[in-house]
Amino acid sequence: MTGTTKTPRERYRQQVREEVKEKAWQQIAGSGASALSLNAIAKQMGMSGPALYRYFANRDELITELIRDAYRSLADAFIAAGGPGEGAGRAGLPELARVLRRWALEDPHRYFLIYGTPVPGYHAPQDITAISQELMAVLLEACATAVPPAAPGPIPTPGTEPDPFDGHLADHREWAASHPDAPPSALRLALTFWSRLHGVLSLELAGHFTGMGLDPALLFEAEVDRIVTP
Amino acid sequence: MTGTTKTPRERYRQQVREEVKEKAWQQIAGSGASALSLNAIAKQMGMSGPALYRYFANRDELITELIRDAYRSLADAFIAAGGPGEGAGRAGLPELARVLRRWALEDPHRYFLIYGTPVPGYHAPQDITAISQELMAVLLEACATAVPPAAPGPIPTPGTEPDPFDGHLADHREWAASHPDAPPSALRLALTFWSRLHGVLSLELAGHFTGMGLDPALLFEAEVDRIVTP
DNA sequence: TGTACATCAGTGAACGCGCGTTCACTGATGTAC
DNA sequence: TGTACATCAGTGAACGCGCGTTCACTGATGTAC
Repeated sequence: MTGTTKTPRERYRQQVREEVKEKAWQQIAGSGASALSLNAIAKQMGMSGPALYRYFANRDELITELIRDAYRSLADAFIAAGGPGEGAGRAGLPELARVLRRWALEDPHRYFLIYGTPVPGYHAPQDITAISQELMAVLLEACATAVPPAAPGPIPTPGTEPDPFDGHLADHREWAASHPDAPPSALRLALTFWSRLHGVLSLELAGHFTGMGLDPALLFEAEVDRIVTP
Repeated sequence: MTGTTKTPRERYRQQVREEVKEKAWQQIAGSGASALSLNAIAKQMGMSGPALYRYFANRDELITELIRDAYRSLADAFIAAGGPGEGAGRAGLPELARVLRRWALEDPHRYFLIYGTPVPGYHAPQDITAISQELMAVLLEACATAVPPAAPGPIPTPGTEPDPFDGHLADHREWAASHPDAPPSALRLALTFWSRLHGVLSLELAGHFTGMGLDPALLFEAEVDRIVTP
């Protein structure tokens, strides 16, 4: 009676749930998340519409599950590359950046489901927020090792004028709860990594660069360079 | 018989078209672009559904018109601030940045209609591309004056190693047709401005920062600072 | 091993809804003589 | 200024569609003795 033991029925349930989600992703890839239809998925699986209600309470629960899986998948990719782990050890920021881009290109609509235009009225349940914090923890770890540790005491490093934004960061670091001792410069590096890569990635995925004749891969690499060596 | 003379009927037509678009924006602001419904708009105007077909061929034409208007509105804001003009003269990059943010905050869904998750299968007609080039021209003008003019000849400025990405930019500058003589560094500055500000803005508009307890305005200003003084 | 019962997957019919779009038609507004 | 005609705005009915979701029911699968 271990926790992982599954009755055949439970296994089957899980299988069908997976298949539903799989078809859902295919549908999203084709026509975006707003066009996701339970009936269409059922038809594609050779079942009748109402059958899906054995597996998902309603459409919203399915979408929430997809969002959760997307976050989970990205977090796992980050952890595999830069998490506290065996194997190749912790990855640096450039490698994390490439992991992010590879993950995004793998399924652009999945990326947009998380970071794109917000669905009106939708609020992510708390366990999803927790996953995104796992993700942030890996990023913060890489940032903390990429940045010189904070000088103890209020004496600023000579030659660098204190940035006003660092003060704001020092006061609002709840989002970085995984690294309570990271210096503001590390927090800032994480935000820079996130917002800049999101900027160049989402423009790429939306096709804005290819419409201009530019190579998105080069643009991305150039931006990564300027994040790690400012 | 001047071109601007309008018969009363033409004037009326235009008025109704404007009102339809107005209600359409309200609807988009409430539930996103994918929920836009001709019937709902008609009802809101006190008309019956089919009446709208006197003013728009179909739903797609209305959406295209909204996208065009959004681009036009942003381009006008840019031109008013930094275009070739009278008045206060040409604005610098920080001011353009604030114009962009103000415009985006005015109606986040309008911003996302242009720069958000792409609508599957939709391709912008050519006149819209033209408007976005107007917009880029203003940005490029500000970048060209913010950057030292190109050194004539292939001799690189000593002390700065040539960036591989600048070569790519020198080869692909069709998108910057308005400024055929701008140095690659200016082109690059424009791309940086665009992608970085889009990154921080779209995360703000999607609510990712407030969920973290950060002040988006400060984040934006910090990023603007690092664009103009690298 | 066999029987009796409970659990659960899936079906088909149905409800109510709103959508985009067409069509034939009425009534008002403008135009030409 | 008045009449005859053309133009155009808006209506109401209708078509076909797909959606999410409920409900009562059948049949298969598992469980307990």
